Amino acid sequence: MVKVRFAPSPTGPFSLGNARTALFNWLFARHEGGQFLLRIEDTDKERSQKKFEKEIINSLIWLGLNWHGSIVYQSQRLEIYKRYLGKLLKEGWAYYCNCSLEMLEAERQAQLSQGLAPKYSGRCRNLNNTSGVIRFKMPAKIISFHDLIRGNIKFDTSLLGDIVIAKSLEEPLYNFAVVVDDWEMGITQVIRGEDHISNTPKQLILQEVLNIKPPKYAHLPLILTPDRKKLSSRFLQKSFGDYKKDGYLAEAMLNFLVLLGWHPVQDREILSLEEMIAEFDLGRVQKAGAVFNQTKLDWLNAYYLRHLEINKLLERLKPFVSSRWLKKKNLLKKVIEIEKERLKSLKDFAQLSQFFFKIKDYPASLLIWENTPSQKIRSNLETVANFIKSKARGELLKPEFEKEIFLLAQKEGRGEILWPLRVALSGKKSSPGPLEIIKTLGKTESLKRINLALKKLKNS
RNA sequence: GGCCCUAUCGUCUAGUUGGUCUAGGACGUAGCGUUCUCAGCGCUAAAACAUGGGUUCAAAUCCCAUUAGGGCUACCA
Repeated sequence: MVKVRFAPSPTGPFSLGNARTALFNWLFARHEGGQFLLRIEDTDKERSQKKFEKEIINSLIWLGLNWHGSIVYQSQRLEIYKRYLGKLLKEGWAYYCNCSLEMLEAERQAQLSQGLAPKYSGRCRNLNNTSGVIRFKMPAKIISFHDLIRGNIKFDTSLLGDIVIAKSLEEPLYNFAVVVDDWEMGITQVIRGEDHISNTPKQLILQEVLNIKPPKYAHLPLILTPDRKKLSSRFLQKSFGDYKKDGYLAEAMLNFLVLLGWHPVQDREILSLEEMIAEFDLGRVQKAGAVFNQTKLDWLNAYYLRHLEINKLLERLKPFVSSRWLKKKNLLKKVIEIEKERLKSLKDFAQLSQFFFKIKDYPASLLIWENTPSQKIRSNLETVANFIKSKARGELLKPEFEKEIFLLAQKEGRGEILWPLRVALSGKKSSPGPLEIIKTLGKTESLKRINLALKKLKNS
């Protein structure tokens, strides 16, 4: 039975990298018919915060990455760690150390300046202290493991020194707690970021003396910033939750994330969650770091926006538009239909569609197409206005009306008719086509806007 | 500094048992077309196997070195 876990620590904003690690774990579990567990690594009491924990949970829910069972909190498992710590102490694999931090720092600097790898000297190893931090008696040996993504990796543990595994019996540290938890929870595969490769030998050797069967390891490539540095929460000052606020769709985020370091067998870019589950394979995960590409994310988001069914899009748009628009539901739906292919994010919608609800002031000069004399623009606009006036409301929606307008445009010059018409209707230099706008606005409002344009031209 | 990981277009990548690769796709970029603009859509183009040695009839694919980039080097995770 495959059991994997996502084990973030609530000590900072939930990042894109965290989300990707969660996704890969979840995908692997689903593909294998196994379980995906969530463990909150909150052993660091000073840095752990409730709001970060909420961020983690909300993000996973938003993405639809549901976990099995209840959340495991390390802070609630202190008794378990204590038991293992006691065992290590009793068997002589661990000892208390009360070297001061200053002393340790001086030692480190001295080693560094001699060009040596800094490691604890082992001063307290045989002192039989009864208090202080708890260190692990690191045996010197070559340790190797098979990474599911990278193949065999070898380390020399004599370079490590006696690492601190707990600040006290009640305060376990990461490398130790992970080993205990993965074992106690029955984790079969540990899928995590590449930044943990160098922690793996420490965990492996702890498992060895504890007589624990190690899980399989898979280290994911890091997500990098455009200048190829580890993507930190500092990047763009963005936490994962901000993508939701900025109008990104969960399905777009998922699709973007899965392509960062993985690719399906056929070169497809658009993948539903079901397809990801069906095709996910750790063997196809990339080894090199992947640079975060904002434009590709935007393209994916636009793609999903464009292909969303109109009522669903309306639902998603709700938090991003004013309640006044929401009341004019029929108009709003027509507007969404027209503007959706122009959307890069849900956030764009309000800006893009504003003119449908209320036209903004614009300069008369905007109505002029290239070098056409303003006289000509005026008469063209008048012709169109009269033409519209002569039609019954329902006729404006028919294809014949559209045809006739274009016939007119053919005769008078397309730009000279269509450009001023469109500007008169939208007040913008770029917008959907004039016919689409007329159909949405209706006869009365369209004529009102054309008259306004006429007035502007007269006064200029 | 030490240890570890990595290396195909600007970016994500296909290429995984070496030949079918004059290296394919996508984003982006440029051009053209599509009812004025924008968007969308379609077509076209430019754009890469880091370098040097091997192994082999044959290497982007295997080996070694170099170079470059990244990660770790806490009483953080």
